[in-house]
Formats: sequence, C-alpha cells, structure tokens
Amino acid sequence: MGRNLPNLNSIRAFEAVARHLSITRAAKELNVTQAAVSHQIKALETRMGVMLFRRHNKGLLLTKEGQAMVQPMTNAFDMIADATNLILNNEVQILKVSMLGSFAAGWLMPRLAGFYAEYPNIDIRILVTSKEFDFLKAGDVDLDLRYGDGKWPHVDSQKFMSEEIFPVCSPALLKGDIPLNSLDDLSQHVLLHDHKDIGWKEWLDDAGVKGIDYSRGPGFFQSHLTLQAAALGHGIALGRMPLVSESLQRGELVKPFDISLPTGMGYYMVNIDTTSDKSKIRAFTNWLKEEVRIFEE
Amino acid sequence: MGRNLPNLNSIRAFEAVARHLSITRAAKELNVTQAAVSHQIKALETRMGVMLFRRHNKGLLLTKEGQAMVQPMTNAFDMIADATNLILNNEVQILKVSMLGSFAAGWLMPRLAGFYAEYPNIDIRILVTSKEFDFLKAGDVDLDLRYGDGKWPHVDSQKFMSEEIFPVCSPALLKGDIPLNSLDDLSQHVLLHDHKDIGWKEWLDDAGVKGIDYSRGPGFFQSHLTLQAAALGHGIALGRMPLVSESLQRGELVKPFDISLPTGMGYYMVNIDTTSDKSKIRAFTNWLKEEVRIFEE
DNA sequence: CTTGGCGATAAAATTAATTAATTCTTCATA
DNA sequence: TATGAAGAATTAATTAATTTTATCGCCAAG
Repeated sequence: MGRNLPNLNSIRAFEAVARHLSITRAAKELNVTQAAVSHQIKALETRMGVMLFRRHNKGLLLTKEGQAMVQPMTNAFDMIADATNLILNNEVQILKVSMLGSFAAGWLMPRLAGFYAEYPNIDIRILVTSKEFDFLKAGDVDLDLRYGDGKWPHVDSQKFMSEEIFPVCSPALLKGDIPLNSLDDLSQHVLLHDHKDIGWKEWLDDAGVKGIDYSRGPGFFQSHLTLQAAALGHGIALGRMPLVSESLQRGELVKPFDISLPTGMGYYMVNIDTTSDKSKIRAFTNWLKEEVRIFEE
Repeated sequence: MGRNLPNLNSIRAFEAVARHLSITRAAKELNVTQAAVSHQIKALETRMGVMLFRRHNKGLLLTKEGQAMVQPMTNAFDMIADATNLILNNEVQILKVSMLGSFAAGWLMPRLAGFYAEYPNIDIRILVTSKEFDFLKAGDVDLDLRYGDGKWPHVDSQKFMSEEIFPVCSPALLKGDIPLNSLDDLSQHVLLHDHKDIGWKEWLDDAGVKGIDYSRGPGFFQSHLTLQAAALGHGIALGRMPLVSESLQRGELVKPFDISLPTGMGYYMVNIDTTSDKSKIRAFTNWLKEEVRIFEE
C-alpha cells in the first residue's frame, strides 16, 4: 500500500504547534527546544511546498492549508496513542528476576520506581537468592542477576557491572577523636571484615599501605552486617560498590579515601527463560544497562 | 496534551509488517532494507515490553497485542496520508522562475520531471530571459536563476553551480580522418567560437598548449549556435558546463579531452518575491541544490 | 545433504534530529 | 525614537537514530 506519508516527526511537531499556536509551548510539550520544533516545521512546510503557518505579530496563525491538516492529524495521533495505551495498560507483563538480597536493597530497589514509570505494563517480581542461583528451581524465573566472576560453564551471561571495594565508615567517625586524614591513620582504627576473598589485605596492598595488621578486627558473615557495624561507628569496613551505593547516598556511610580497587568480580545478567516474550526481558535489561551507565558516569 | 506516543517510525514499520505479515515485503514497501525493518520492530517490541509478532517457521503471525494494534494504526496512517494528499493535490502552487534559455534547455528541463514527481502540487513556470534579468518587470517572478559572477550590488544571491569550459565536438569528428588524440592535434581542426570573455585562449593557456592560433575559426553570437555547429561536425567548440550537459548526455557531443577550466562565472539563485509563501521556493531551491550535488558527483 | 528464502544480528556508515548560541522581528514602554 | 522583552528563525556543531552491509542461523523443499 504505497502510501505517500510525510515525515511523521514533523507532523507530530506540526500538530503540537497547531494546538498551541506557539512553537515555544509546543516545544515544551514535546520536551525539546524551540529550535528543534522550528526546524521541523520549516522542513515540513518545505516538503509540502505550502506554508502551514502565517507568522504574525503575536504568535502564529494557521494558513488555510494548515487549518485543513490539524484535525485529521490530531485524530490520527489520538488513535495511535489510544491503541498504544490500551496495550500498555491492559496487558500487564510479569517479569521475574532473581538476585542477591544485598544487590536488591543496596542498588536496584531505589531505582526501580524509574522503571515502573517508564514501563507501566511490566511488573518486576524480585526473587531473592542466597548464594548461587539454584538451577533446579529455575522454572519460574525469567532473568537472573548473578554475582561472580562470569565463569559459569554452559551459561550465557552478560556482565553489566563490576565490583569495586573501598573503605567506608560512619560520618560520625570522621569527626571523632581519632584522626582519619591519611592512609596511615587506618592503623588507629578498627577494621571490620566480611568473608569475601578480596578484602582488606588486597585493598591495603593496592593502596600501598604498609605496616598495618590487616587481619585484626571483627568479621561478619554477611556484608550487610559489616556495613551496619560501620554505620554504627564501630570501625571502618570495606564497602563493595554496587552494594554500598544506597548507604552512601543516604549519608549513613562515607568514603574517607578515594582509592577503590576492582575485585574482578561483577554482576551478570543470565537469561533463564529462553522461550518466548523476549521483549519484556529486553525492556528490563536495556533499562538496567542504561541505569548502570548513568550510575557510573 | 501530554500524549505518550511511541516512536512513530517504528509504528509505521509495524503497520507495514502487520499488513504483509512479512518483514521482507514490508521493507520493499518502505524502500528500506529488511534489516532496517527488523531493527524497528525489535525496538518497538522492546519499548512496548510486549512481543507483537510470533516468529514462525514460515512467515510471521501477530500476537494478541499485535492484533489489537494493527487496525487503529492503519486507520491513523490512512488519515494522515489522506489529509496530506488533500493539500498536495488540491492546493496547486505556481512558482515562476526566470533563467536563460540555454540553461533551461541545456540543464534544467530534462531534470524537471523529477521535480514534478516529487512535488506534484508545485507547478514550475519558466520565464526565459535574454541576457540580464530585467528588474523592472520582476513583479511576477518568484525566483531568478542568474548567470554571472555573483557581484550584483544590493542583490541577495546564492551560487548553486560554477561554469567550466572544455572542448567538445561531434563523435563523428573523432572517427574522421584528422586525428584528435593529443592536444597538439587541435591545430589541425577548426575552432568554433562564442562571444564570451573566457574562451579558447584561456583554455589553451590553461592546458599548456602553445603555438596554436586560438583566434582562427568562425564565431557565433549565441553559444547555442556554436554548439550546433560543433554537433554538425564543423569543428571543435568550447562547451560550457551546465549548458552542454544535455548534448553530452544524448551523445550529440563528446569531450575529446578531460581538461576543464572554471571560468569564474556561475549560476546564482536570486529571490525576487520576498513576500510570503517561501515554502514553494524552498522546495524548489532545495531540490535544485540536490540535483546539482548529484550532477557534480 | 545442499540450496534458497527469511528473519536476526553486529558493526559501521549514513541521515536525521537536536542543541547552543545568536540573530531577527515585532511590539510595548520608557 | 530608543530600549527591551518575547518569540521565531538561523547556523554550525553535536548527538542520536536509522539504515546498510555483511553474515549467521533456521527450516523446509529439492
């Protein structure tokens, strides 16, 4: 059906300008600059070979040709919007994603509202896993956000974030009696440990700090508890980067030094349900990658 | 009216694919590659968070969601196309353009069909001028395509093509008894002259040919007659580039050498009617510039 | 087994859209 | 009249979106 459609984006711009009779206001509605809309209108007029607006003292007026276009275009766009919204509102998709609780609480959850706003038809169900994803119970999960080194045989994974570690402590500790200005001051403080492979030893080595007994201080079996202890001012913990994001954001923890060390570990997306309906998964993974991009810049 | 419209180009691609139930056929209709349409569909599905087609062994099938979208989208695009065509077919614009007859015949006319095809609502009326455009009678011309050096005081002109000169002769002459292989062979031939400032002397100087009496041979008062004489095999003329374009195209004349000399003269667009309805003028001048671009590449 | 048709994909290239920074116009007001 | 404010137009540059090219994989028909 060889229709001879004009450029649809120009038409959209035209329709908005015609409703407002103002390029500036149309630009606001379309969330672009006034210049962008002006360009679109000019291009459309050139392509049609007809002026659509009469430029006037105060504002614009539609020409006869412009007049004739407004109503059909408005109707057409309403139609498109209605059909789209029907699907976006009625067809709620459920996307089941598994991940570590620490990742959910420390990084993902606070961002998820943005996803809901952008994809009102996709409902994310978070399944919290303890350590490694249990393949045997994988039947009802679409996507796994997995922590590790990416070396899982026969698993098609895609990295989306790298882990980094750096010291964190409560802001009160910084203002306390014991100074924490130089790296050497660390020796005066309690070091809090978690039970991960890369820890204080590696960070101190990387930072070039010598003569500190990196093994002293209490250890916790969950990173979460270590961070809590740090937030309570009990000492200095090694924060892990996506995980401490929220605590830093809220000011519960601060970064006394700006030296951070990649641990070689990271977060990976693993597609579990390889059957149909890839679109909801793509929608989520694209959004996730974009959030990471923003987070890291 | 903050509608939440999806990307309109994807929607157009979707509508075409849905009608054909084939990406390849839709791509043909849209005059793009199959890959382009595939990308658009994927992007739309991702953005909607819903699969619109079920990929099948043979061809595609619409999903429930896809089904729901087709009819409204088809209607919407029909509406847009109808409104557009109404203007394009009913509102015929007349654009009056003046130019030298030699330019019209030698370059513009054969291309004009392309303009009519692209802008069915704009009717070009060509007014042939003899030498210089007569400003006193300018009232009923929108645009002047003027030949010269561009130095017209108080005239807002924009160059769109440069003139170049080079020898041309009839193809029969090349096959004749007198050879025309090297520049020196020119001395064996009749040189045909027109009455322009830059001519055989300048071209021969530029080509580094010495010892040829550049003034011998008959002269004609109109370039057109000079070229006609050359086409009849009466000798070798200096062709001027936009003007001999058609004769070269049709094979009436050929270029024995590949040395061409810019004369410093050229063709300029001069806006005469500065009042309203710039769009038809822009449509024509944009098209003209594009034709020149294609011509010169 | 091959072959051919069709869709998906990745990377690169090309186009189109957008912005930032001005400029131009047209009043309204000092 | 100046002067300034508000909105549209413009230009050049940048950024984003689209398209292509080339290739792969799948499946069905020979």
